[in-house]
Amino acid sequence: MNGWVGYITNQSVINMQTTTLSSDTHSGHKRERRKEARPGELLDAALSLFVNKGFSATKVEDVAASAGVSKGTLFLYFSSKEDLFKAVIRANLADHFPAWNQEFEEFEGSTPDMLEYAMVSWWQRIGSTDASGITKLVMSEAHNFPEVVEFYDQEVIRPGHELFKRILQRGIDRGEFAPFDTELAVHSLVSAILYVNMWKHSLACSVSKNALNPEAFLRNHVHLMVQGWRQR
Amino acid sequence: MNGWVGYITNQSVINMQTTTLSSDTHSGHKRERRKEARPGELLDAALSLFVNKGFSATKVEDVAASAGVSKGTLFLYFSSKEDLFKAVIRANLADHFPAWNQEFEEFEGSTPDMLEYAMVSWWQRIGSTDASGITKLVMSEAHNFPEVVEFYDQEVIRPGHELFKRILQRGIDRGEFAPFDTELAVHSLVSAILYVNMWKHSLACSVSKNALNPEAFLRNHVHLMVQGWRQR
Amino acid sequence: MNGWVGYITNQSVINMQTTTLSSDTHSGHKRERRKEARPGELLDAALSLFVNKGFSATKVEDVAASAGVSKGTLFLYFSSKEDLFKAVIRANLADHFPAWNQEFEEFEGSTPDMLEYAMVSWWQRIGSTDASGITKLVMSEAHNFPEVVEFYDQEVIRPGHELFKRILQRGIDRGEFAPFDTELAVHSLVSAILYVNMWKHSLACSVSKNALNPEAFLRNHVHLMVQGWRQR
Amino acid sequence: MNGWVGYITNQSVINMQTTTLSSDTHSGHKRERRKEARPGELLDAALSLFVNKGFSATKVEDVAASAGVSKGTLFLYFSSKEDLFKAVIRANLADHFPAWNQEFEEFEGSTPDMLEYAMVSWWQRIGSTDASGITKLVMSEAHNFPEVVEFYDQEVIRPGHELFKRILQRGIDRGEFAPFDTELAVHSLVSAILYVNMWKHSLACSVSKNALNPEAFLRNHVHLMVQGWRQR
DNA sequence: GATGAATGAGTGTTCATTCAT
DNA sequence: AATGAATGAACACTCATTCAT
Repeated sequence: MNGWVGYITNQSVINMQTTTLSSDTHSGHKRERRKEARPGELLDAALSLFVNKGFSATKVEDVAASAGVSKGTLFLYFSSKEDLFKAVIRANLADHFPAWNQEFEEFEGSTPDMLEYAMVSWWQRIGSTDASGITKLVMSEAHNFPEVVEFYDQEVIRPGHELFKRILQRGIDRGEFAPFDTELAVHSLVSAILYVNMWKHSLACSVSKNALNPEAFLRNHVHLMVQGWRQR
Repeated sequence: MNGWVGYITNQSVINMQTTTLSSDTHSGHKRERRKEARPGELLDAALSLFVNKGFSATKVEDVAASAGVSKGTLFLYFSSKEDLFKAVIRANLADHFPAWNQEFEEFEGSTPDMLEYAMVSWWQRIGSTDASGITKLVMSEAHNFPEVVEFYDQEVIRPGHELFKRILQRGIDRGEFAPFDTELAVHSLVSAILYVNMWKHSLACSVSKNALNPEAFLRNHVHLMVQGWRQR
Repeated sequence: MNGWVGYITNQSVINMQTTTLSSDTHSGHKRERRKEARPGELLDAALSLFVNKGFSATKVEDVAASAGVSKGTLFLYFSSKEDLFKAVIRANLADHFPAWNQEFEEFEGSTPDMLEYAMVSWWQRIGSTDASGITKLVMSEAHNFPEVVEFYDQEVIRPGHELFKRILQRGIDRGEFAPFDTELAVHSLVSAILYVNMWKHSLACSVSKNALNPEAFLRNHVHLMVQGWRQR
Repeated sequence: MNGWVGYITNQSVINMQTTTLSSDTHSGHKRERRKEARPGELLDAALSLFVNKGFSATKVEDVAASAGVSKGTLFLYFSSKEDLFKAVIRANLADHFPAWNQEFEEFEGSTPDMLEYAMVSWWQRIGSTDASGITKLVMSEAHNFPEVVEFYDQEVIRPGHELFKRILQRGIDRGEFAPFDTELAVHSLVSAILYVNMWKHSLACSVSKNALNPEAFLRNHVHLMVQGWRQR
C-alpha cells in the first residue's frame, strides 16, 4: 500500500470523486432534464463501477443510480448493458487514437525517445486512470461477451498495434534500428502495457510486496528493446 | 484438507493431460471407482471446464456430470463452488517449482540459452496446456476471490520471480551480462509469459488477425532482452 | 364525452378506410392541422395498430407517432391506454345499424336472398376491413375490460341479433320458411360471422392449409340453413 | 347468471376445487418429492389460471404456487412458459383425439345421430369444462405466440377437421347425404363449436340476456345442417 | 455415502404514465 | 397546448445450494 500502489490509489480516489461530485451536482432536482449531459454522466459512472466491481457484477440499476438517474433513463441512451460497455470502451480508449496518431506523426525527436514517450504517455493518460481497467475487464469477461471482445480488437488492439508498428518502421527507415520483424516486436512492447494493466487491476489489490513501479518498468522495458533493435 | 488433497496434487500433471481418458476409465468399471478418486476426478473436470468455459459460465452440475457423479456428491467434497475453485488452483499450481529450481541449478549451458530454454519449456509444459488457463482464471476472478490471489502470489508469482532473478544474476556473475537491475528485468520477462497467456485464453477465440506464434514470440522476446543485457 | 367524440363518431366509416390518406394529409400542411382533428387521427391510428398488432403489442408511442403527435399529446386526449381502447370501440361500432335496419326494411326480394345479401354485405363492408378486427379485440381482451364487453353487447350484438331475427320472422310470415325457433337459428347465422372473424384475425397469419374462402363459406352456410328452414 | 351460465359456473367451481384439493393434499410437507405427480398438478393449475386470467396475465410463479411448488420446480418440468402452454393444450385437447377417432370408427348408428353425438359429447367433455377456454386463449393471444397457434393448428384444428370430414363422408358413402363439399361443410359445424366457446369465455361474464343454451344450440345447429345435406 | 428433486434469490429490459419546460 | 425526458413497476428464467430419501 505504498510506492506506486499508493500513487494509483490516490488517482482512483480522485477519479471516483469526480463521478461522485457530478452526481451531487444534480441531486437537488428530481426529473431534471439534462439530455446533453446524461450520456457522459452515465459513461463515467459505468466506467467506475465496471472497473471496480467487474462488468457482470455491476447492475445497470447501480450505474443509473450512480449517475443520479433511474434505470429506465439509462436505456434511453444505451440500448443494452453490452452497448453501454462498448460505449465506455469507445469513450475512454478508442476515441483517443486519432489524436495519438496525429501526435506521433508530428513527433520530431528520435525514435527511441518517441517510444519512451509513447509508453510513459500511456501510463500517465490511461494506465494510471480508471480507463486502464477496461483492458482487464475485456480480458476477464471475454468468454461471455465475444461481441465486446471483437469490438475491442477492432477499436483498440489493432489501432494500437498499427501505431506501434509505424513507430518502429520509422526507426528502421531513419536508420536508427537495424531491420527486424516489427510484427513480433510490437507484441513485446504491448506485453509491457498489458503487464502493468493486469498487475494493477488483478494483483495490486492483494499483492503487497514485489511492488511494481509502472513508469520505471516501462522506461526500462523500452530501453532494453531499443538496445536490441539498434544498428551496430 | 489432507488425504485426498495430497493425492490429487501428486497426480495433477497426469490428470491435466488425461482428462478425457480418466472419464473413459470410470465409464467402463461402474462400481470399481474408488471413493478416494472422486475429488480428483471432480478437480480434473473443473479445471477443464473452468478453463474452457470460464468460471461463472461453468455450472456445478456440468462439473459433476463430467466427473460422472451427481450434483449433490460434489457438495460432499467441496463446500461451495468457490471452494472448488480454490481447490483447483491449489491442485494444479505450485508443485512444479522444486523440479524447475533443481533443473536450472544443474543447467550447464550459457545463460542466454538458459533463458530461452526456460521460456520455451514453460510454453511446452504449461503454456500450451489447460494449466495455463489457471493464471487467466486468477486474473479474471481476482476481484471475487482475493484470498486466492494472495495464494497465487505466494505459490506461483514469487517462486517464478525468484527463479528468473537467480538466472539473470548467474549471467551477471559469469560476465555474460553487464550489471543491471534484475528486479525490473524479471518483470520484462514475465510480461511475455503473461502476454501469451492472456492472448491464448482471452483473445484467441475472437481475434482472427494479428495471430500470435507463442514460441516464436517468446524466443524473439528473450533474444531482444539478452541483446540489451549483454556486455559490450 | 361530447364535442370531438361526436365528431369522430360521425366520420368513423370514412376514417376506417382512409387511415393512410389521413396521415399523408397532415404531413403536407404542418400547422394547418386543426386541434379538433387530433383525437380522430389518434383513434384511426389506434384502430389500425390494435387490429394489426394486437392491443398489448401496440405501444402508445406508436399510436402517437402514427398520428403525427408526441406521446404526451395522446394522454392529453385519453387518460390511459385502456381509455383509448374504449374510445376506439365506441367510435367504430354502433352507427351502422340504423342504415342496415332501413336497408332491410326496404328489401324486396325473397328472404333467402335477403339472408345471403346480409351475410355477403357484412363481409364486404365490415368483415374484409379493419373494422372486423374490433370484434376480435373485444373477445380477446374481454377479461380485462368487462365494461367494454357490455357496451359491445348492447350496441352491436343485440341490434345484430334483432335484425337477423326480424329477417327470419319475415321468411316465416311470408310462408317461405316453416315455423321454427328463430332465437336459436340466429345464433347459427351469427356463428358463421364470428367464425370468419376469428379465422381472419386469429389464425390466418399462422395457419396455412385448410384456408377459408369467407364469401364462399358464408353463402354455403346460408344455403344450408335455408334448406333446413324451408317449407316442404 | 342463470340458465346454462349457472350450469357452467357450477362446473367451473368443481374444476377449480379439484385443483385446490390437490394442492391442499401436499401442503403439509415442504420439499415433498412427487416427481410423478408434479407435471399433472402443474398442468391443472396452469389450465385453471390461464383460462381464468389469460395466458399473459398469468405469472409462472402463480402457476407454481397454485400447484404448491416453487417457481424453479415448474422449470424442471417445462422449459418455458410457452412450453407449459403447449403441454396444457396437449393434455387437455390433443391427447383426446386417438380415443375420439376410435370411438367414431366404432359408432354404429346413423350419421346424423353420430354428428349430434359428436357435438353433444364435445360439450359435455370439453365445452362445459375449463378445457374449452384453451381455444379462446389461443385465439386471444395468437398474435404474440405464433408458435403456439401453429401447434394448436396441427394438434387440434386439423385432427378435429379431419374427424368431422370423415364423418360427413361416411354419411355420403352410406347414401344418407347427397354429395356435397365436405370441406366447406366442416367449417359450418366447427363454427358452432367456436361460437359456444367464445360465448362462454368472452361474453358470458358480462352479457346476461340473450343467454345461450349450448346443448340445445348445438343440437339445433346439427339438425339444420343435416336437413340441408339429406338426400331428397 | 449418494442422489436428484426442490428451492428462491437475483436482474436486464420494456413501456404506460408523469411532468418540467 | 405540446413536448419528450424521466420514471419505476413488472416478469421470465437460471443455477448454486439444500435435504428427504
